[in-house]
Amino acid sequence: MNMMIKVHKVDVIGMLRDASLRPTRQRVALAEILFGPGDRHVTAEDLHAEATAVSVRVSLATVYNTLNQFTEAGLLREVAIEGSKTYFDTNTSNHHHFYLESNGTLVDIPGGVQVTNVPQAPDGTEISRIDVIVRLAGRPA
Amino acid sequence: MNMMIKVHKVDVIGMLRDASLRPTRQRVALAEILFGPGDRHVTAEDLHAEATAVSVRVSLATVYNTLNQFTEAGLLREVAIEGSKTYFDTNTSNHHHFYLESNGTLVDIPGGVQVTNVPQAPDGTEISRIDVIVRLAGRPA
DNA sequence: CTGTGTGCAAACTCTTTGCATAAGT
DNA sequence: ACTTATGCAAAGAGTTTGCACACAG
Repeated sequence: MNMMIKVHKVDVIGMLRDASLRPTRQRVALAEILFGPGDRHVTAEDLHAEATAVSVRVSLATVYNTLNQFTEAGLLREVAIEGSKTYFDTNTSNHHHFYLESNGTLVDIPGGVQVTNVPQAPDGTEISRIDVIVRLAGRPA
Repeated sequence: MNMMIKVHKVDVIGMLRDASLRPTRQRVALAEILFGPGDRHVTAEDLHAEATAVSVRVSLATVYNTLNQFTEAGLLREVAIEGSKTYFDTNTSNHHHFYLESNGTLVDIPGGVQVTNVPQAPDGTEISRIDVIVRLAGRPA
């Protein structure tokens, strides 16, 4: 009867096991930060800072390794943004993004953006994914 | 009567003057490489290599500076691709891209891709541009 | 125990910058 | 002449990697 008490708790350990990743202290902590709240968009430095803020000691190298491993395992997805930093998205389903140019923030676009009129993929290739970035100028209210 | 002889010659010098950029030897040469043929998608290293191949001596730093200046002047546009390198597109009009994952090549998508159902931009912001990247898996025929 | 993960520092890639020299107007 | 651009090498930012030590199973 208390299985629902920790409502937002995700079964991070099972998640890692399923991905054949040993549930180490660091990976569990990072996964909790990533997958605990709703959908998130983070850079390696973001995540490292957050971990540190919560007194989880992880090296930046491990954060990078972990993000890449999670991505390979399909738990995260990389978002194509120009510029130096790589963003990782905890929402791996089909969706698109707003990109706030003023502060470099990514936000999921609510609702179903439609992309139509895409020509046939060239011979020998097939569409693996379509990314849409709606860039926003100005500062959010 | 010979004003049309060099058919593909672009008035690179005028272009630079209009952008308040001194038509130096390097800038003219790079502009000719960029804007002579049809639409192109290059990285700094690509352009530097091409210049070198045509015996135009330019430093890589100048190539970077030039690409950035051209972009600021609106002659080029940066394309958002995840990964380390920055791509510049000589086509600054509204259009979208195929991205060949197998070799990192960008190609303009022919025809008018339509993006519909985009929600209102959040308060205080407005849409400055919409980028669509259609990622292709596999090797082109 | 055995093997995988972590941390650190060094290495790497791409890009930018400072400063003396060269070139455009 | 006066000013702006170039080249070089050094510095920066972000990311990856090699290797000794630590930890999970």
